[in-house]
Amino acid sequence: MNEFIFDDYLRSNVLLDAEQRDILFRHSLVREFRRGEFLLREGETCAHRFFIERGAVREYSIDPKGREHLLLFAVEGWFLMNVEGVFFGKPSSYFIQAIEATRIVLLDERQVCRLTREDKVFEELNRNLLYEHIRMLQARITLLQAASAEERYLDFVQAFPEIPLRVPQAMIASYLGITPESLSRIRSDLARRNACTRRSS
Amino acid sequence: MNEFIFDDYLRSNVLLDAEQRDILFRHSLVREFRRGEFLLREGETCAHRFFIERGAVREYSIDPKGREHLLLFAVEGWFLMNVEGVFFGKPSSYFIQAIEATRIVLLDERQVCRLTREDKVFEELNRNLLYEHIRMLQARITLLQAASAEERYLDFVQAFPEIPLRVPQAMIASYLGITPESLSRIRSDLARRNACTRRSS
DNA sequence: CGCCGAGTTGAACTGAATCAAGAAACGTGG
DNA sequence: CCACGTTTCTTGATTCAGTTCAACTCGGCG
Repeated sequence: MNEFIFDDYLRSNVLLDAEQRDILFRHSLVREFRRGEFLLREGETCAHRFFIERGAVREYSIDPKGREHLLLFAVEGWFLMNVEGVFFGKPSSYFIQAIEATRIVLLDERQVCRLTREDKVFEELNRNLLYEHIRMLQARITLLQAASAEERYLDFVQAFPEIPLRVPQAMIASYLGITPESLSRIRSDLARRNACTRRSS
Repeated sequence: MNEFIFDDYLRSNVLLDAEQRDILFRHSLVREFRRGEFLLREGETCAHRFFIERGAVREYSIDPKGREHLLLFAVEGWFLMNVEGVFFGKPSSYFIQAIEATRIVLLDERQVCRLTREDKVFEELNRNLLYEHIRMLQARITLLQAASAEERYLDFVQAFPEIPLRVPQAMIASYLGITPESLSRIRSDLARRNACTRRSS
């Protein structure tokens, strides 16, 4: 298992002892997804957590008019799950799809639950995942309520600088709630302005 | 306690027995808030749940530029809490303020926790509160991403028909992420169109 | 080589913001 | 209970950010 960055993650973030890591590994599963493949579809109930070893995924919904609305991105080294399924055992209203060829470590929620009950540290980590999700949602609402498209884009690249470099712009536009054309213009504006300030400084 | 609608609520929704209701009542506190008073301020950690007996409140944040962003409304008969404080024991990033003269039943979170641990039904109710909060947040993001101001307003009045009748329009505008002037125009447009369709039908 | 999807650019259009003025509603004190 | 000032809401004129639609460019890939 040592070739996995999941192992690194656990060693550096979660402070489990060797035995606990071992339990987790024995109950985890590695799966490969090709570009465009679905980790989860709307309506399915998913009691698995995903740890991304390699690649990138998105979670998005489709409204009655067939338009896609992007809820979040995740890349290697991140945990990801459908909160509805994992925390509440309810069917997902979202799709989770691989944006690139992606390797996922799947953790069975029952095992995670057991660890959570037994270990205070793990309980804390679990709680924090949900907390951070809620914080992210609330911050996003505030941003969408009042910030301009450019401000939202700047906020996004600051929070996740690596993501704009690898996922299609159209998806970022969807995340930001603007059209791909607008995002293209915002980016070229910023590039032009950056060029100016660099020259003058 | 029978004069309280909180009692009605518990009888009809939660299926607690008389003894459980009694425990809950003994550990609850009734407080009155005047218009504009704060139930909770940013930075405070609040481990209480609020049940609104009478009146209306809002939960909102203030950004670095001093602008208010409305997260939610609640009126009598509703539960309300700061999720950050109640579920995670973290300080609030929001203010909760009475919009009208308001009577609140305060439930100590420790008592709620005890009930939650002891009673499967209560655990379920608790879980659902958090679930519905997350659903609301996610639905709101989708709406803000792609729906026009008018669509957002229509969605809002459909979901909460009683609220627009009693809270200031400026607050609804803030909730929807538009200016008060725009909301005024949207409403008069809709009224005009409704008048037409009614006449012609 | 030619196709295809992704990104860019332009021009016209539109929804919503802004700024400013006026009307209506509201609470408070006389 | 009315008169007052204050806040809230409406309406209009203008401006601006972002959409739409269409044409074009570019890089990858069969």
